[in-house]
Amino acid sequence: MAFVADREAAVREVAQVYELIKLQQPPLLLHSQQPQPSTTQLAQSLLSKALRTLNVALSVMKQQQQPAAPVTPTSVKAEPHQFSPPSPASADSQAAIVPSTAASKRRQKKKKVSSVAMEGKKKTSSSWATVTAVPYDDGYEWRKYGEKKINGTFFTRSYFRCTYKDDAGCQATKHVQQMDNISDDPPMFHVTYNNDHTCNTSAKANTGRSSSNLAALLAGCCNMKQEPTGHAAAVAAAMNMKQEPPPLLLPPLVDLQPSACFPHEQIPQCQEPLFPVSMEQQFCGAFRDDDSEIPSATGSCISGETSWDGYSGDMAAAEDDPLHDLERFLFMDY
DNA sequence: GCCATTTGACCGTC
DNA sequence: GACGGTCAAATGGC
Repeated sequence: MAFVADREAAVREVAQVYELIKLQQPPLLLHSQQPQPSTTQLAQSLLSKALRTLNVALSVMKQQQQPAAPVTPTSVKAEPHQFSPPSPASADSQAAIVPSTAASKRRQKKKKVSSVAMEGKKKTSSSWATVTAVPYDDGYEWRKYGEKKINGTFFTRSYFRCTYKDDAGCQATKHVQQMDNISDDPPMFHVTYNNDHTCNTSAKANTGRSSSNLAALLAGCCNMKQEPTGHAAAVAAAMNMKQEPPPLLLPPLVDLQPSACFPHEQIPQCQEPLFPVSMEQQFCGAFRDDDSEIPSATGSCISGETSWDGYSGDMAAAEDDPLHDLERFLFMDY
């Protein structure tokens, strides 16, 4: 259809502009490390907004264009855990616990919860992965619950669960693994999400104690205790630059949109430029119970977005009125 | 004192 | 038995 052809052409055009702007941003940021005239700030601001806007535009267009196919060929290998809905813990298993010593009590409790946890793991519904330079601040609050050295990897893997697991029973978890190519600047992280958020708390992610969560996440995934890199240190410094949560929830743009992490007014000085930013963040496929891969319709790979249920409603809204969404995004103050 | 992180241990799967 | 994922006591920061 001509309509489809036009849309594809439009997508190509937008993508081209996106790449152009992306290429122009690094030198601008390099200059920004010196005292800058207001025009440079303005240019940065415009570039940042333009990138965001194009990003959103690409997402919307890709969603409407290719609802059933991965968008980019460079998909990260997904980790297709096969999950099913969790079952409630057995009541009599709890009653069977007869604690004797603290150690045995702990062991017995562990035994119980572990089996429940494994059961839940097997039965959960979705898993998807992404590669990003900034694995923190994806719009949700996470609490670290473990760290593990994984075979064949140089860095440890950090495990996080939704902060509201206890309060809201949210089963969402994720683990962050720094990729081994140490020479990369910025370092890249493989983030795997398991389960959808059911807590609907994304909007308050950037408030209060979440900063410590983010700091912990960063410390864990960057292994800052062992070898704080300049990039990691800079990002850590930026952790204190808390922003107000964006009024419009969109899929994580952090690896694509440095302004989401470092608003142009707040870009840390004396650090390597973060650009060009990675285009590698991919939607890697959520897996349903029937093994069918959920199409990337809810997330554009070309835009570097990862889609998840926490955002699906907003993206659906954007689908309904993409132009209106773009306007809101364009004229939004970051 | 509260809360999040750290860390060693445990569990299920392969 | 190795491995990945999770738990919870211990610890530290606020």
